[in-house]
Amino acid sequence: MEKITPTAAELEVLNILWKEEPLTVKEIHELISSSKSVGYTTTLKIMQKMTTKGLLYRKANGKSHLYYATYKKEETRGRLLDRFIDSAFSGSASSLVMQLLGNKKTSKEELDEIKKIIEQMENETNS
Amino acid sequence: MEKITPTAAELEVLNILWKEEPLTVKEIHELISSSKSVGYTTTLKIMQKMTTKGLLYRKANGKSHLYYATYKKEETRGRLLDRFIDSAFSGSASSLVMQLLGNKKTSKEELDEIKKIIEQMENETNS
DNA sequence: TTGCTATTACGACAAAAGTCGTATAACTTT
DNA sequence: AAAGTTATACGACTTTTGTCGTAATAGCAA
Repeated sequence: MEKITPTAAELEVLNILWKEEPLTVKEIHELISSSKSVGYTTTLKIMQKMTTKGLLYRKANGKSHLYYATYKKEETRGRLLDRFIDSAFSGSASSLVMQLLGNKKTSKEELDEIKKIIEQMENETNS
Repeated sequence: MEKITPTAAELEVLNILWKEEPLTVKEIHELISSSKSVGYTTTLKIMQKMTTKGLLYRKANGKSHLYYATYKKEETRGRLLDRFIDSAFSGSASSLVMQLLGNKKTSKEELDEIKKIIEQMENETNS
């Protein structure tokens, strides 16, 4: 049985791969290290562990490997979100949304975007 | 400078305290161990560490202590949520909401509740 | 084919988180 | 005040995460 609950460092890799796939360790490391100081072998090791756990898989490509995410973005994020709501919001999704909407850190653009999504959902449901 | 990013086990304690405060270690342990098998000294140790970190404070009460949460629920949850959106959703709050609304695990009641919140916010803003 | 360089493999280490056993200390109860 | 009970204090140990150094290897170049 799989757990599919990646850690913060693992999510950094996954978020990159979910945008563009496949990539080599080198490419991913370059993206990560552009915003953060970390050694190449650290990124490599994390990706190797992820492969062992089944979070990634890879194909040989010359002297290096091309990496792919095993699980889809939505599936992984869904699981993560469930877990987060349980532990940080005592299981209440609406509390999370309330917190989000009242959060000064969330930009006006994001809030408008969120409202739009809700409206769309309602229209779809009511049609 | 404080970090205020409690771990999963620490959040279990905080979520209890945010509902009813103050409580003793014994009371909290009884609540936690009703849904999970864990030793008393484990709960005690976690709460002691939390006190050292500044997440909790306590007052002597006979032979035991009464514990209080240092930070408000909203403040802590806000910080946690920011961090979570960054790591799990590449910083996109709207992606999180979309995931939440599309998530089969979220109950219809929760979804209705969420829509209600959004409507209220809109009414307040437009009045 | 011999060597150079880019990648990977492996092992080690530190810090954080969670777990618990045992010892000490502090109230109660008699 | 002594004994017993109950809470706290402390330290040890395990697992997980993140970090990196060094060794080995595999492909390319000369």
